[in-house]
Amino acid sequence: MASIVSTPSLFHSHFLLFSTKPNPNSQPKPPFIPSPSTTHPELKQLLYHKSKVGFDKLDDALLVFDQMLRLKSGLSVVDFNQLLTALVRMKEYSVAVSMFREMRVLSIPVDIVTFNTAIHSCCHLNTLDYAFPLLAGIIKSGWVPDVFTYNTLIKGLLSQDRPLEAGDLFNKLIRFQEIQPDAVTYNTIIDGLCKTSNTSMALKLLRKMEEIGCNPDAVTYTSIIDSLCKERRVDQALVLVSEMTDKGISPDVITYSTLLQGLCSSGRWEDTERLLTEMGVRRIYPDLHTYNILVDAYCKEGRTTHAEDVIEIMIQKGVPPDSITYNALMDGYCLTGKMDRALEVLNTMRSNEIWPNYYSYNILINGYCKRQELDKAISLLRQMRVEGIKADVQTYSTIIHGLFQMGRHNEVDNLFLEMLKEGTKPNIVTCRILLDGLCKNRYMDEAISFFRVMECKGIVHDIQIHNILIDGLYKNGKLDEARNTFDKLASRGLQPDVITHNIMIRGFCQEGLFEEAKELLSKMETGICLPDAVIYNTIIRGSLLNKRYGEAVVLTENMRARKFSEDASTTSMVLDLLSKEEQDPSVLAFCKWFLQ
DNA sequence: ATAGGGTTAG
Repeated sequence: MASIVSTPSLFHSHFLLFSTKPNPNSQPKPPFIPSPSTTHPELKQLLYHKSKVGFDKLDDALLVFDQMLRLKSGLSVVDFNQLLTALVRMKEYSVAVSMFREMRVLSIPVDIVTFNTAIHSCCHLNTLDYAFPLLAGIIKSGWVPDVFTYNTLIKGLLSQDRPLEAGDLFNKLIRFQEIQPDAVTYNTIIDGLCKTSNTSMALKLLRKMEEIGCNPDAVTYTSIIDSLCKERRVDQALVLVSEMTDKGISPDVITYSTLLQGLCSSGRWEDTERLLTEMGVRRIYPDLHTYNILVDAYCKEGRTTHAEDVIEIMIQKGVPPDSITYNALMDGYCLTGKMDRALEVLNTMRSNEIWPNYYSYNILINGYCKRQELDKAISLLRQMRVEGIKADVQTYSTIIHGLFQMGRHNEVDNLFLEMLKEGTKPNIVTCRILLDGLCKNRYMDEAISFFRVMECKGIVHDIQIHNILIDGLYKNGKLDEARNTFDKLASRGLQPDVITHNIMIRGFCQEGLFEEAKELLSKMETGICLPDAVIYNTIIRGSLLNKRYGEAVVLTENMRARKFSEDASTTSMVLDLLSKEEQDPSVLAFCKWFLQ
């Protein structure tokens, strides 16, 4: 009998097909049973509760939906909205969308909240294709899109990496006065600006909010504080914290966590301690996020013992660690070369019923690859398969990278094919690894044809991968093709970076085209892509290679004037010259001048 | 009953 209640009704079993969440191999909880005699008030109370916390199991939500369809007449649109909200809480977005569709088919009354919840769910799927038709659906049904609708859509566009369209929508709303944007609207746009490295524009919009009387809140400030921290402008972030406090906007646990992350990643450990004390005084208690930030920060510093201490405190304080906590810890042990300890963490996780995910395995695989223990990395990949955890692009990319570095390039082909067969698409990083591996192992023809294929698919529109190709072409003596690729960058809309320039300057010098190298350097000196120490060293070595000792002096002076200095390979080249050509007085003079 | 900010590698 128990099997009947724990099985979803046949009618709604198709929702399960759309469930985005993997079925965890955890112990089943006792099933929730809405008995046919459940009364309206009982059901309504249950829905109210579940809309706050979500159902324990998806099946329970489906059974409730069944029950609601039977009791339809006595239920209101609010009850159905609460069910959809519960699904959103459970991150079962595709189920929510399917259920919304079902409701429409069955002519169950909906309102603007139902539509907004459905749009919100669509925005969390990997496409917005259904979100905008729903906007049209609102109008067709005689409702008016409200500020929730637009805020949801703007956020959806931003999370699908479509910031321009998000900005357009925002501007349109203001221009045509469709709705009055509220603080949430501004906060969403401000966060979008921050995450596209437009922090100064975000700050301007914050001032605009104040100007028009749409008061910024803790969320507004936290977005900008986070952005400043990530740009390593922690002191400016701290200024904003005092500004918000002065205005009576209290920093909350998220603001503090954001700052904590900023302080930790710039190594300001004393300030971190002070901040944690301040949180205690203000009775703002660290949550799971906060602790995870701390654990991760300690691990990245190699202080795994401190990380273990934090985990101990978490457990004591009733904030149990999750997979992110343990993954961070495993990464810490990998970083410090303690692979055995890292594997132990995997077992600790299992015994605490926190199931390792692909991420956990990727950390271990990366650890083994770095230690050049490729066979262990590969056996973990097999273990993933046994446990039913799907490897992702990163899993494969890491191992392919490791194989190339170990000179095991003949195994790469099979692994790459295996990846494609599993339906895992290579990304730009995979392409960089493959192209670099082919070039470094002198498979230039394969490298070029691989590049062409990637070019056709439009996934190599990136300066870094061009750098790899140009470098490979030079190192394999294909000088004309290297220059050709460089010359074509602009027409492809790509901006050469310092690395491109370094490769080209080195190439020109090796070809004896010293004038061209110099021209490229002076272009850089007047442009936006300023030469760094590496560039100067490259061209100084190039000048020596071309026996242009006078120019070597000028270049060295230029470099030193910019507070850069010679590197080991330039110095050893000079020492080499000194020992070989001591009979030539101009060489001797240069070497002595350089080394003094 | 619906919208916005913080944590994970190659």
